[in-house]
Amino acid sequence: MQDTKDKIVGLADQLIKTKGFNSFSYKDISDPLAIKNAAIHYHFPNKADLGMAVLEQEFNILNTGIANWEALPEDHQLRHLIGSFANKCSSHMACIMGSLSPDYNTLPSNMQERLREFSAAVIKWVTQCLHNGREKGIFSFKGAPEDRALMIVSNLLASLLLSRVMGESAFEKISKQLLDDIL
Amino acid sequence: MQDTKDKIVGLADQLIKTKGFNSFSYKDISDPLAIKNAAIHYHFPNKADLGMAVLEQEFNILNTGIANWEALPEDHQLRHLIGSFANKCSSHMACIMGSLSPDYNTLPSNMQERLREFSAAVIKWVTQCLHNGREKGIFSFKGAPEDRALMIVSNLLASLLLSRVMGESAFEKISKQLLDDIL
DNA sequence: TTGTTTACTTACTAGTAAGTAAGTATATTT
DNA sequence: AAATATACTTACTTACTAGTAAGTAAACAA
Repeated sequence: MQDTKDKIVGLADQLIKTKGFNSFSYKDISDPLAIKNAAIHYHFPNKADLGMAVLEQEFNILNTGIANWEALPEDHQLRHLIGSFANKCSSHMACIMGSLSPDYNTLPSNMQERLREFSAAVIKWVTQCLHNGREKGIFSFKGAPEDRALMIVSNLLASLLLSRVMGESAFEKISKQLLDDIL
Repeated sequence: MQDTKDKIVGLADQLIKTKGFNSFSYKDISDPLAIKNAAIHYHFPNKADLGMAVLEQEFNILNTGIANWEALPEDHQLRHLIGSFANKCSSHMACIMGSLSPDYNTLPSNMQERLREFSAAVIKWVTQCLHNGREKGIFSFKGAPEDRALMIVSNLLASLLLSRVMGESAFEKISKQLLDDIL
């Protein structure tokens, strides 16, 4: 069944975002799914394989989002992105970048590379969005779109982490300001 | 000797910032210091005690910084803060907030509380700095100083994490923009 | 000089981590 | 109907984790 495999990846994704890659164990997955840890190893020989599967899934979700919002005005696209972060915030999760980057030095090199590619893809998309939006007169900001994109992504990433410590209002205040600054 | 105790805290601080709280072990400390793991337990009965000692040290460093820069113009104060983050960046470290917040859910409650207090202290200080700086005409920005402070802290925190993945230029671009936006 | 405190080491425990080898039931193919 | 592949379980190993109990050498105090 593909079902179990998908459930393992889904749970691993959640666990990475709530506890971090090094802080979750196979037991955290096998217990709720009522399977044995060897079943996880059957689908994913080692933890790095599981981590890679999670990153692939995140990449798919990102690409689906981008494709779905492509035709929308740029401010709507950005609001969708912020909305997806808001959902993570309310379920007390970080994003995959915010969850894996603190552990970056301890990650296997294939996960490091894939995380770098993922981050680059997010930044590239926001850059394009800001660039097009400014040309259409939807956005107004000074400086290069890429620099501004870097700042927006970094802010969204960190606001989820800060919200955990300081409460959800931190996310709301930061995300509101991000939009106010360019609209 | 206070020496060994201080060295343990110093190394633990570094390890938290490079690997994360749950990803470093007593061996990572005992080996380089050429002591036994029981020596660490002698000074810090459990890992939470060690974590608390690291947070206390971070608090002291913060308070020393604040006290030293108090008399300076507000833009200089902010530059000092950014400078201290730049140092962390070049030694491939995150700040204590960026390092501990992803593990927040797994931390003992006294560490959670202390981290919350630490974050609040940083934000409070930046808020005060922005407030005073704007009144003196050094800074210019719209919105509440507290919201802007939240954004600056969140950006600094995240830029260290992003720099790990994307390279140090991420930090430089973000920190430059932070200042440009309010000067 | 004796007793006590400090700062450890030695030697260990119990628990948990990822990972593996071999067996099994079910479904699919030939 | 037999052979094979799939998706596991059972049972285990090795390595490492935080943590502890008991012992020791040196410094200090009475």
